[in-house]
Amino acid sequence: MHCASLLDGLNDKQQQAVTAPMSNLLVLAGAGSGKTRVLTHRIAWLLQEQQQYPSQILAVTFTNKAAHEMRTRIHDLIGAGHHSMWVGTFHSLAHRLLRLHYREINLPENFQIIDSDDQLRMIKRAIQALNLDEKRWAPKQAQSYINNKKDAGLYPQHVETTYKTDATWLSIYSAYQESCDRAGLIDFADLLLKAHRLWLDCPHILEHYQNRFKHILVDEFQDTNQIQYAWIKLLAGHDNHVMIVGDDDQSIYGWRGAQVENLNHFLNDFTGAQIIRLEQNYRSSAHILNASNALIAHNPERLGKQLWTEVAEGERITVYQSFNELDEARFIMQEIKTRQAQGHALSDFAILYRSNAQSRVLEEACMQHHLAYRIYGGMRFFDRQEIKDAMSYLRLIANRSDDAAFERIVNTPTRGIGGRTLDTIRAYAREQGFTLWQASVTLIQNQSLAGRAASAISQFVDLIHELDQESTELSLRQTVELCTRQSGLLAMYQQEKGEKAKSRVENLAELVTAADSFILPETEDDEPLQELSAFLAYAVLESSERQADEQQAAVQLMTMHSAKGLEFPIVFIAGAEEGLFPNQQAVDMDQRLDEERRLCYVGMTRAEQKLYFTYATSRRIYGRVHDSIASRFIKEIPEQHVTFSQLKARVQPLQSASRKQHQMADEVLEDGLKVGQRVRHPKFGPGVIIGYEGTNKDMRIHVNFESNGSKWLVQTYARLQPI
DNA sequence: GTGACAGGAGTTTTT
DNA sequence: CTCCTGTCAC
Repeated sequence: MHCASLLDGLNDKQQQAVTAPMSNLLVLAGAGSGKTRVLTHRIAWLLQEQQQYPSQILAVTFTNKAAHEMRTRIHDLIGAGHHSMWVGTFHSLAHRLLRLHYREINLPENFQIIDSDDQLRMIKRAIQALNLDEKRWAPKQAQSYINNKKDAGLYPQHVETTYKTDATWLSIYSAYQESCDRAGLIDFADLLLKAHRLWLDCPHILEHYQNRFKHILVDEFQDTNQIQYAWIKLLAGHDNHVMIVGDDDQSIYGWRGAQVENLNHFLNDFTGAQIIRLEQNYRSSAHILNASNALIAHNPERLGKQLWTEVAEGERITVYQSFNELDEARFIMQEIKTRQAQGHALSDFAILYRSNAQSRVLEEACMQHHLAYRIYGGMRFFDRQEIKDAMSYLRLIANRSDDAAFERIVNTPTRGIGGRTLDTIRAYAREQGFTLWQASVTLIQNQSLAGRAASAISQFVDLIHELDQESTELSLRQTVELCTRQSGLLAMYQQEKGEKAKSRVENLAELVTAADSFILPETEDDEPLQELSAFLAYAVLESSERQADEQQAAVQLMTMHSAKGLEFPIVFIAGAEEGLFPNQQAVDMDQRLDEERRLCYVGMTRAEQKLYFTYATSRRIYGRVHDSIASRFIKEIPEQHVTFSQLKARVQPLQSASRKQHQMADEVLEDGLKVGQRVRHPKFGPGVIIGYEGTNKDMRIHVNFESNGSKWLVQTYARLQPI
């Protein structure tokens, strides 16, 4: 074939996917099977071999990281000259559409996007405005009600209610939506919904894009929700070509609206849709891969896929039963140190867990053992309080109607605007259908406020005016500096004492740097964004410098959800216990158990060379001690791939003979002593055995004493009595 | 307007 | 158990 260079290094199935006829295609891509490669090569193939134009291509991802990576790799393949191609996340593409067509959908030109935090605040206000009890009508619950409806494509007027309670939720939804509309604010779900509405309501616009985007490519299709599916389907029309890439076995976001069924829907709804399976795995050793295959085979209703590898068998999976979460952490540290001594870099290790609460003990263990670590999934930069404060000043400059921003900073730093004054403003705004800004200005003009309140509000209004006027002459960086200084925000945090305040001041300085290095993205759009608006959108939509990428010289700690898409030489899956993983609430809702298993599959398939499962028979959660047994997922892995162990020193001797490996858990040390056993020491009093090392005469026992802390004792001299 | 204190929530997360 | 929010008294 003359396009050899493009197909070089691709396996048969990958080549088949890349060069498939221009039609609808589902690429069922297993973990580590090179799906991004296939996607980018397909695009290159369309451009180079099929003479398609970049402008005819739309590529959609879920995360900015994935979108960015795709752009980079396309660039590497075909060089520059593809900026007319649309590559982005569902949300950023929707945003782009709304920027271009705000008139048709009755949006103000300066509309802004709000994040879930702002959304929740707005919902709270709406509930208060309706005089509803916040305990009965919890804002969080309202938020998921609203987002569920939006994900299903429904605005308040489209929702049909059958029950009284539904009617109240709906009224909250309506009130919230009105306040958003009035303020020119759009939440995440609404970006998609409005982009969808735009096409439904304006057929000529839809037609334009249908004519343009002959080739639509969607990554991680198992994560699409209803509205995203509908959006793609509309755009595809009758004769555009849609290539979707996904893996039903890695669908782990059902709880936030993702519908795995969309993979099946695709096969039914898109004419002539074929499936190509990418089943060769380039990541994991055979033990890990076969174990993963066996685990996921327990799920019913799969599209079906059997990964295989040419990589050697490798080490078995180690399952470690620990006495408690401290012992678990200790074991992991010990293993890391041993393997580190054998030449592994710290960044080779990842510790994965089900819930963030587990990270603490592991973090403390890392500190104790002087191992550098990095925890993923903390607060993002643009989510920080001080940053959101500063950004709110920018938001009000860009859009006076932004009630969320107004609420946030009208009295931050404090300028004598108390709850009473604000209530007056809110009530007046509600009465008149005004935004808070309009209400404030009108109330001042009418002189309807008490003297002190009036002057405080005027001061605020003037401040925003000043900032707006002065900033017209300034760069983005200077505008940010001006806002933080002139508003008194910087001074406020400088005055505060403590580490927290110090880092807040640093973060504000960091924000200035972020503004300085912000580059207005180049597009072919005829209505380019203003720099400030673009920066605001960037902050809320694209600031996810959070996903693990730059491999620091540190152990990586993260949830299994955040580990999706990543790979590590050595992986620990901690807390593999019934109730924790699979999570109890997931077990209770039957359909969710499959998703837990997929999550386990995702976790396992992150590992290249070595995989560990650890579980604790006793774990302290929220101050309560829970006893638990090994996760069913461990039992679903065939024994030939597993080595069971309690403590490293005992692994070898116990593997021998015909002994059933599962019985390791209650292995007796000597004299009726075993891990977990309560014992009494003549000097240290009562305690519990949490571990041991060595054998026979050399055996040392680790005991956690109730009043004397934990100690290592030589078995021969310890004179421990079981109690 | 601040600080102290009680009360409640506490899978998973991106945009 | 811990963190965050909301309320109350000064």
